[in-house]
Amino acid sequence: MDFSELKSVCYGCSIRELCLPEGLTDEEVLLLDQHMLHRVPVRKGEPLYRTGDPFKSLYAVSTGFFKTSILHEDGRTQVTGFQMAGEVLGLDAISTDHHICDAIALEDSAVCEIDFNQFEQLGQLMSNLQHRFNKTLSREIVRDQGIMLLLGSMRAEERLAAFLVNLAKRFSARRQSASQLVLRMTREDIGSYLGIKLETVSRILSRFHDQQLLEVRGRHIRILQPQGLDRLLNSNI
Amino acid sequence: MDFSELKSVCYGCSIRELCLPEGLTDEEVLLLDQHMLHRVPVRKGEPLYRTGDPFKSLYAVSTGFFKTSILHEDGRTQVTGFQMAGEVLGLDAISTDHHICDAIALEDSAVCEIDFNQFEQLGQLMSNLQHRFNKTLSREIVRDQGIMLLLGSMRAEERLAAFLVNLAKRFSARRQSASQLVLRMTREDIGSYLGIKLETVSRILSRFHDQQLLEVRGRHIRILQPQGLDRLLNSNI
DNA sequence: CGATTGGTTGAGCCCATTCAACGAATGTGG
DNA sequence: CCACATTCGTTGAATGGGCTCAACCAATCG
Repeated sequence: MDFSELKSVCYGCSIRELCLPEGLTDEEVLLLDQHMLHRVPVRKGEPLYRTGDPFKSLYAVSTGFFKTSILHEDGRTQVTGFQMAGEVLGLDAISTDHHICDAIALEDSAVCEIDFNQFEQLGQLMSNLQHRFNKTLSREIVRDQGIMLLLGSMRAEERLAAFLVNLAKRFSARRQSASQLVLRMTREDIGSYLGIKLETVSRILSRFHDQQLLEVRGRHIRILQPQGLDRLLNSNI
Repeated sequence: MDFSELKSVCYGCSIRELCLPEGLTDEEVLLLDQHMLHRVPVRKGEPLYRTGDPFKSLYAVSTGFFKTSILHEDGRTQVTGFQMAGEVLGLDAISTDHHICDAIALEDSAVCEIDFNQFEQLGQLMSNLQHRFNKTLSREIVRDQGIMLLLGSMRAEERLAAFLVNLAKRFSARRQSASQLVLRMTREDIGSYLGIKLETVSRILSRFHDQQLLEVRGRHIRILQPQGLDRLLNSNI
């Protein structure tokens, strides 16, 4: 087979196994490539989409970092997630054909756009793709339920520990340091995500610093005692 | 076409439009019926499945009422949802092939069991079924995000108002009274779901009663001022 | 340069929790 | 049938974790 004529966005992508093509054979990935992927840059601070925008495409984060946030009628707003390379944006819009959250780039980023109609058609041809996509959607449900557990039953200190441990794990899966984190979001974003106020985030980071669990310098965080954070999470009654 | 020989579980089901067959043509529903549905009774208090059970099937609630709850390693537990007729149980297990929550019947109930492998195969034959199922999964994501908003940014009073309004709406969609609710779950279940303590649930119900928003007699609740509850939700800063 | 945004820290307050007592309803076994 | 245990719900009093309000500093930007 001569690949020289073919597009190959996913095929040689370093995070292929963390993204939509996960679990597909080489042939299947090439088919996916042929049908629909192209890359779109998004500048820091710019929206990839906004609440109410018509839904056409899913977006896999290629490089960079995003946040998604929903706004309630009454003006209330809440960050629902932070997405890094390989993670998929827009899954919530499938149900309504309109985006129900804002997706904002927290640094200069790029996404792979996937026309959802074409994607569904390809799923009809490629049962494995459809199977994997069902799992992707289900995984998002599991993720959300984890956050529900966090918001419903953890104290502020535990929430922040869980947040940091989760970030570290995801960086680590992308072969970045699990101990040297550079936060791309503000304290307010973190607080909104965790259901606490930004002052509380700041105070608790300082407390972790005092306890020598962390070294905090603005958005640069070094985790000094990973086990200390784990203990905070699992030592609950 | 002679239907007399055919199974028809979904075809004549009164809540068909609230369940998996939503949006399918009559022919498609019959095909769905032929391939895989059978009903299973579940007694009050009994589990439909438990955390860790291998995932084989999805379950659509036919009659009755369920709760799902996850248990964290450290013993923490949280109710993640209440399911009534037409709603689908087990979507979260698709990602891991094991159930990650307990599903307990809160009254004598019956579910329609759907072998997921067969269902996926049928989705390959019937693009509309697959399309609708993608929407079902996405809708579950949206639902979870709504709960995240509730848990992350509402006060206890607002959470309870939102809970009651949501229940009323779902009963109403099933042609039951939107003002006379019979709660099938305990105060503790409600509290766990809403991220507050059972005493707080009880106190706030009493307060609503005093304010003549509700009439509360144990698990029998009559909503006297629906707009009063709505106002509580939307009058936020 | 002033203006703006992001972050830290303090003081006081309030909402929800904790701990506790009690009543009602339900179920069980003698 | 009753005595007893258990589960469920209500209410009170005291406590505390996180919020509000506020001041201040550092970095960035036009």
